[in-house]
Amino acid sequence: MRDETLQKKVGKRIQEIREYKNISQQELAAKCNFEKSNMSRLESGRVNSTLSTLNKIAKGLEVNIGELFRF
Amino acid sequence: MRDETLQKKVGKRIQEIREYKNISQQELAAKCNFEKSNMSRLESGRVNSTLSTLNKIAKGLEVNIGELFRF
DNA sequence: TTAGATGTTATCATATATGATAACCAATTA
DNA sequence: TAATTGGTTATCATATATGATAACATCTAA
Repeated sequence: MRDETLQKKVGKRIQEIREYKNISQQELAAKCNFEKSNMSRLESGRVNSTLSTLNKIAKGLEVNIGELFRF
Repeated sequence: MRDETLQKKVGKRIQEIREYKNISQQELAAKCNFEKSNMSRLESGRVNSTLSTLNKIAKGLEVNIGELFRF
């Protein structure tokens, strides 16, 4: 059972921080060592991410992982 | 690639909140609609949980999901 | 004893996240 | 024009999270 709402909220939050930091999906994806297509999927809230993926993104964005849950 | 450290930190945090609320793993698991064995696995940090699982636990504990990342 | 509650660990089937590739669109730049 | 940049979507193979079951160990209470 997924919670599409939470997925979308986290995705929006990632996008928000990424845009604030003025980097592209591609740049962020590179920092996380995966492809831009996966970043798009994540930001659009189409996946039920795991802790490790969220951690990579937090590190790529240089924020604490808790920041991804400040809606 | 998992981050065992993060998994363990989140697991400890779940346990911390659960014990503060004075409920058993079994009770919490019931609120989350899964078995106590899975709660044990989660608290011990042996899994790379997904957003939906973390969300169920946060709801079971009656806390905001961000609380699970306050280390 | 016995029973119940609490927690741990192993194992299994199934569902799905991840990582990669490719095709595509729109806007910008040479 | 053509090339580049930023983003989206579909699809695939592989790895693994989830949910369930069962067996087990402690501890406490009847």
